[in-house]
Amino acid sequence: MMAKSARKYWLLKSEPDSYGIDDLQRDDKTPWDGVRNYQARNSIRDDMHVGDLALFYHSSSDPTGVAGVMEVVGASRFDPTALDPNDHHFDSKATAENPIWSLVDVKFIAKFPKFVTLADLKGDRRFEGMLVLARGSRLSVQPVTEKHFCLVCELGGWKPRT
DNA sequence: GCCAACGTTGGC
DNA sequence: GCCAACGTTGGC
Repeated sequence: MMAKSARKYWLLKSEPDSYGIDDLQRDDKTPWDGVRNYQARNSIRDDMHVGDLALFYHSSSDPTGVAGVMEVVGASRFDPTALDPNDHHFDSKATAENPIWSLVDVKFIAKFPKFVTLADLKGDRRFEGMLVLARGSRLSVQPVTEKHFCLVCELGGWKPRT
């Protein structure tokens, strides 16, 4: 009998000008495509599993911060946008045999009643050590501890079902 | 393997 | 729009 793997927690960045929490709420489910960084790709491909929860982080917006929560609902698979020459995320090095990049499908869970800004996180010592606060951190797919995940939800005025 | 040049990210 | 930080590329 395989031990059931523990749920993991993540933070996924997107620019709301291109795709934000409202878009996900409208679509209910979306492929999280376009990730073109190897470290982020490895997290998606190797460490994300159905049932994991992720904070939806709005980057390059005013203000930046966490807008809500989504759930991983599909196993990781190759990102087809890498093979599409008309797609903004086309990668000429990707082939059908080796598409290089991966994605997971995510589902809308909640939009926070209160948007949690980056400043909120910076101003709260309980978030010390969180990757998104590290200087120069650009990683668009980050692991988050359960403690930090729950605290962000709390600040957002939303309670995950247990 | 080093490292300069270049491109991108993302907060401000 | 600026620019610091970071990742990738390519010459050597």
